[in-house]
Order: sequence, then C-alpha cells, then structure tokens
Amino acid sequence: MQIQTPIRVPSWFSTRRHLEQKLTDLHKCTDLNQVKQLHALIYKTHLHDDLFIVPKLMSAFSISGKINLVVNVFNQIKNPNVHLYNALIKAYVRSCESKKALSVFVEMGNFGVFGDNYTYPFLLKAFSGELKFSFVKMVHAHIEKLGLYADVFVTNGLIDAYCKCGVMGVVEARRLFQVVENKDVVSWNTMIRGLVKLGEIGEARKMFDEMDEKDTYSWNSMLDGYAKTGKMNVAFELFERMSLRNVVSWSTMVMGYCKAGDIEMARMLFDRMPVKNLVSWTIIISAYAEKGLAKEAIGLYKRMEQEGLRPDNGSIVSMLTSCAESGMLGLGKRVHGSIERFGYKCCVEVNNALIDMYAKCGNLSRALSVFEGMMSRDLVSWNVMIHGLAVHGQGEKALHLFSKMMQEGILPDTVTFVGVLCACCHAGLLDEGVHYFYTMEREFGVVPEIEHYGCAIDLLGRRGRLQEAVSLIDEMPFEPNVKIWGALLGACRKHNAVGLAEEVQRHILKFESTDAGTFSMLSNIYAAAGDWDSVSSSRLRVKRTGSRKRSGVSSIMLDDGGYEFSVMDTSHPNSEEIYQMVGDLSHHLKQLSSLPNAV
DNA sequence: CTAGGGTTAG
Repeated sequence: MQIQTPIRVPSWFSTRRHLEQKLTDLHKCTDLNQVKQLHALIYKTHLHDDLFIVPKLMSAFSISGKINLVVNVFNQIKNPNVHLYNALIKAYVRSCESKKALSVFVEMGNFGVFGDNYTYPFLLKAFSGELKFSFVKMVHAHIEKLGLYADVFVTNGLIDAYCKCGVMGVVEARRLFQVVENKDVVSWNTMIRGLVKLGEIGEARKMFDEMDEKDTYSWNSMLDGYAKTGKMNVAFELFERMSLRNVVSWSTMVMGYCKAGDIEMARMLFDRMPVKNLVSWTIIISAYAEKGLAKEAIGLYKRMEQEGLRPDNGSIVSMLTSCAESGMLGLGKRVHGSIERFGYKCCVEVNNALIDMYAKCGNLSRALSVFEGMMSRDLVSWNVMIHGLAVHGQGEKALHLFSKMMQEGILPDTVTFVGVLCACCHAGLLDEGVHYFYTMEREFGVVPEIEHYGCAIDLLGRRGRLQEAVSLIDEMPFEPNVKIWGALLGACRKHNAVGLAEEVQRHILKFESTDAGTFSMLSNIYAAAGDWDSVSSSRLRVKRTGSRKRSGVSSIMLDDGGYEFSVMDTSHPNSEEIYQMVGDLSHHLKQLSSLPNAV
C-alpha cells in the first residue's frame, strides 16, 4: 500500500533529476501546450541555457511549426555550440526556409564554430529540391576538410545530393561511392535511385544485381524504374520475385499499368492489394479520371471516403489535374467539396489545381471565384487564370488580369507570356500581341521560346504581315517545327498567298507527318484562289500517300460516363434517334430564326 | 541518408 504525500506540490516543483527525466523526450513532444509548460518550467529552474536541454526545446518548437519560438530560445544563448546551430538549421529546414538555414551555417562559420556530422546532411536536405552542382561540391570540400567521411549518414547524404544534380552529379556520386569505404544498404539504394531517376535503368540494374543484401527499397526503386519507362513485363517479373512486398511495391505496379494504359490490369492489382493507403487510392482514381471514366472514378472516390481516408494536398492536386485533363467536372466538384470540408482552402497548390480544373472543364465563373477567393496567390495562380481566360476567348479580361498581376508586384515568367500571347491570338488582339512579343524580353527579361515565336508568327500572319512572319522564322534561334510552319500556312490561307503556301508545304513535308491536315489546308488555299487543277492534284496526293486527317471529335459528360462523337458518326446504338432529334431541333431553330424577333 | 501519388504552356 502506498502512502500519500501529505502536502500537494505543484507538478513542476521537483528535483532537478526528476525534471531531467521529464525532459529526456522533450524533442519528440508533439503537443505544443505541453512544450510550453515545460518551457516555463525550464525557465523557472534556470535551465534555459543548458546546452543539452535547449536544443531539445528548439526541436520541440520546430515540430509544432513555431519557428519564431525556436529563434527566441536560440537567441538566449551567448555562445552557441555546434548542437545549437544544428538545431536551428534543422528547424529552418523543417519550415522550408532553406535560405535562412544557409545563412545560419555561414554565421556559425563566422563565429569559428565548425560543422559536424549532423550539420551537413541537414544543409543538403535544405536544398534537396534545388541542389546546384557547385553547392554540393562546396559542401563536399567542407566534409573532406573536416574528415567526416567516416559517418555513413554524411557520405550517403552527399551521394544523394550529387544524384539530384543531373548527369554530372551522378558521375561524381558514382566516383564517391567507389571511393568511400563504409557503405551500407542505403548507400547502394541511393545510388540505384539516382541512376533510375536519370533514366539509366540498365546501370541501375547492374548495381541491383551486384547487391547481396537487397531490401524492399532496392526492389521498389527498380520497379519504379521499369514502371516509368513502360517496361511492365520486366517490372512484373521482379514484382513476382519479391519476398517482401509492401504498399509502395503494389502502388508502383498499379501506377505502372495505369501509365501503360492497361487500366484493367491496374485495377486487378489494386483489388488484390493486401493493404491500400491514400497513395494507392489516389493513383487508381486519377487514372480513371484521366481516362474520362467518370462512373468508376467517382465510385472509387466514394469508396475511399467510406474507408475513412481523407485526401491530403498531394492527393487532391493529383486528382484535380487528372480531372482537368479529361474535362471531368463531376469528380472535380466532389473533390472541391472535400477541400471545403477538410479545410485545404489555404493551400496555394490545391487552389491552383482547382482553378485549372474549372477552367479546363469550361466553368470559367467558378474558376474565377476560386481565384478571387484565394488568400494568397503565387505566380502559378495568375498563370493558370490568365491562360484559362485566354483559351475561352476572354482576351481582354486575360490582359486586364496580366496588368493587375504586375500592379501587385508579381513578375511574369515564360509561362505567363504563353498565356498573354495566347489571349491575344484567341481574341483577335493582334497588335497588342505583337507588341507584347517584341517587349517581353526588353521590359520583363523573359527570353522568347519557340512557343512564343509560334504565337507571334500566328499573330503577324493573321494581320497579313506575312513578310514579317517569314523573316521572324529566319531570325529565330530555333529550328522551325511543324507548328511554326502550320501557323504560317494558316496565315497563307487567310490571305490567299498561294506561292508562299507552296513553299511552306515543302517545309512541312520534310517532317514526314502523316497528318493530312496540312494537305487539306493547302487544297483549301488553292480552292480559295480558284486554282481547281491544283486542288485536285493536292487531293490526289492525300489519297496516294495514304495520309488521313484525323477528324475532330467532341465529347460530352453525362451521369453515366463520357461519350465521344464526330462527323457522320453512327457508332452509338441509338444514333438513329439522336440524328432524328438533331434534325428536329435544327428544323425548329430554323423556324424560330425566320420569325421577326429572332436573335 | 534510400522506395509510390503532386499546381501553370506546348
């Protein structure tokens, strides 16, 4: 039986030893209130400059996202040692402030504090999204000077960082991999991953085969490599040989079959997965959405919700992007509902994807209202909205938005100008477009790419300034592609420039395109000029080369799925009734339009 | 330090 202490004491009033025990796991504490209480306790017991406790406190605040508290605690310390600097760097990395992480590193150097085996992996992770070869080389030099090669974490971090720097980086990584003495599974896996990401799957396979202690990471990296390059038969062969398959292995296979267009196989594997998680659901739903299979996509989305899974930011963005590609408004709206319900409204990427989805599905007003309701917008938000307006023929509104964007101090990039020029093309704002093309580099520092030239040639051509369009093609620092010549050919058609059209045609033929669109364009040009002999000879050429113009298709989404139809299409089982209805409708419309008040 | 899904153009 236990004896109760007669006097109740406040919980913080305990021996230092007791307190230290309480603080052992402080750095893992995720409850902010508890951390704050412990912080007060630390203050009261004069432990706020203890070099073992303070880094833990910093880490705890950093987990809760309280970067300013981390900095406050750090600033209390007169002569911070390497552990404190590490904690601060790590905190900045966690809150995605890589620039600040770097400046802390520079600062510690200025105070004569050397980095240790923790500092460098943090620093490399800070820039993991945008690693420059020269930066990694610099870090490498530091590591070598300080003799930190003995730590696998350091060398693995370095190998990983090099692998993220493209071809040059991977060469350096492989050299390092060979030089380094202590290697573990992670070193091998990192190297294999780097090769896979670079597309060097053969080299990756060689290393994989050499490995004797492969783990699930190694197998999964290979699966990913084969899945991304469409080699599903090889991927499947490996998959079958795996002894320890996990969710990632299954999901990678499902994704691979989706990418290869074999959604049936993907679905079969998905149904057989022993454990599904959010990523697996996202992959299969996105695949159905991309294919326009609305019924399946929405059904699976419902089932996912029933299983109690909430989509996260990544999942939402992925599904919305797929909806945008196939024009699937139904699922898009449902996902929008989840965004509202689960409070993702402040995530910029989610809103950007939402705007794009609504715009691509033709619901401009909803796109606009999402755009206007955003608390903060980034460059992509403006770009998608401008482009959305542009392709819907709302050129003036798009340009208005463009000027508003600059008023708010956002600098346009190369994508912005594709949207701006596209807006001018679609809305017939020819002179404005030509003006933007000629000033984009001088005034905004955005160097025109081939897409911008394409728009400019289209604009000049439509205006009838054919000579200028031709000289622009000569001047441009790119080899003209089919699209460039196509734009010029369109201009020839509009302005009956038969001679030039024939010349353009010769260029287009060099591309050995089987698309007969250009042939029929040329024959239309002859027809407009009244040159009927040439019309028939060019039509003959279409027949002789066996090229066919892929006819345009329209699609429509109904409750039970998507339908495609084209000219003279009789593939639908009820096509007879459909044509009957269309006939009735157009008859009805004709009658209406003959009335005096017809619009 | 290593594995699967992730916003804009063409």
